[in-house]
Amino acid sequence: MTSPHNHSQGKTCPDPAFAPHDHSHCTGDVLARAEVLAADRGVRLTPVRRRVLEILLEAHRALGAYDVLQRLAAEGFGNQPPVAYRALEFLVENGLAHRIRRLNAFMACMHPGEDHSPAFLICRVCDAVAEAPAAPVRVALDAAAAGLGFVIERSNLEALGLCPACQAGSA
Amino acid sequence: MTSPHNHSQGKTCPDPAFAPHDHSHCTGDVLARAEVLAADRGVRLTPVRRRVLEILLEAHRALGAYDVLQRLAAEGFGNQPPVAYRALEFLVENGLAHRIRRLNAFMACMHPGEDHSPAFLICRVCDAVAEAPAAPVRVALDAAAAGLGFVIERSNLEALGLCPACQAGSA
DNA sequence: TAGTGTATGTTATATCATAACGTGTCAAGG
DNA sequence: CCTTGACACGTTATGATATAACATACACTA
Repeated sequence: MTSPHNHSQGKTCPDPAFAPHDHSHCTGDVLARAEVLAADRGVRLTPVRRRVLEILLEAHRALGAYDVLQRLAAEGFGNQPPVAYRALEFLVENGLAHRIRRLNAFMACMHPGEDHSPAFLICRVCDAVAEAPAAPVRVALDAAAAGLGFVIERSNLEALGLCPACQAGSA
Repeated sequence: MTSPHNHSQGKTCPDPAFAPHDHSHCTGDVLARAEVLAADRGVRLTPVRRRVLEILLEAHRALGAYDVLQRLAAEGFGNQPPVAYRALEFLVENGLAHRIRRLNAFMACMHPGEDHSPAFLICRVCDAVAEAPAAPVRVALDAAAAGLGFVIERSNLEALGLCPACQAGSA
């Protein structure tokens, strides 16, 4: 996970995790885990759904539903919004992707299966999105909710700011 | 129709904060503090902006931009979307209202001026929204971000679940 | 009063999302 | 085998949310 972010050449690409890593490895890894997860849960990772997940993984950043749709259409899948939205909804429901509401966009989950309710760090300059470990955040949030008698089922934790790279650039 | 939401008789209303309180009092109080805040910041709480804030306070729940627009139009203000969006943006920028992205809606801030970056607890049954104190949440989130070298400027913390009243109803 | 900055109003359009219905696929049970 | 039912996918149509761009009005001040 901490090996260089290597896309077959030594070239680096904008990295949503703000930390170099082997992208091709994590992509394949995630796909494999997605297959297993789907089987475990008794749901079907159909061609469209799988392809959407691949698209998100390849993009390695948050994509709008229509961005995804365009790519699907170019490959012979349906070219109407519900095609993309349904696949994306499936992925989100099954923990394989996340919806970033601030961006009206979706991105692949980098840690499927691990019970995590991540926080998202969104760079306002480059739009990169990182999944930050948020277990302590969840604990604090649950406590705050409990104080009001509220029971949390799902949450969206999104923060806007500057990623390390863009902090340097904006000095 | 836009009659003051008068709870001066001790009557309770569906309360987004999940805790009974004197609504007329907090509404007036918030408006007064908004005036002061605007003056302090050197920004203008114009009629439209003030009226939008009142509308949000009276509704006492999250309203969509078009809901707000409808009420504005009915009172002789402009009836085109930018009128509502601009006023709402102003209120959000100046800490007088919050945007609830999960609901594509806005609600008045109940604690303007106090430096708070609240978490929102959204009931999936009745759509009530509570502002939960989130200082510890912020601390945890800042720590998580710091670990990735990310600097948080703003954040949206939204949780979906069941409010106390709806927990009872769904048993 | 003319000039400047800001706010508002208006037109038009962009962007995001879903309802509703028809068709295809496939596996389980008759 | 062949029906049936569940599910996924494709398509049409529309709904809901949001902003760009420009015109007008207002408030201040020099």
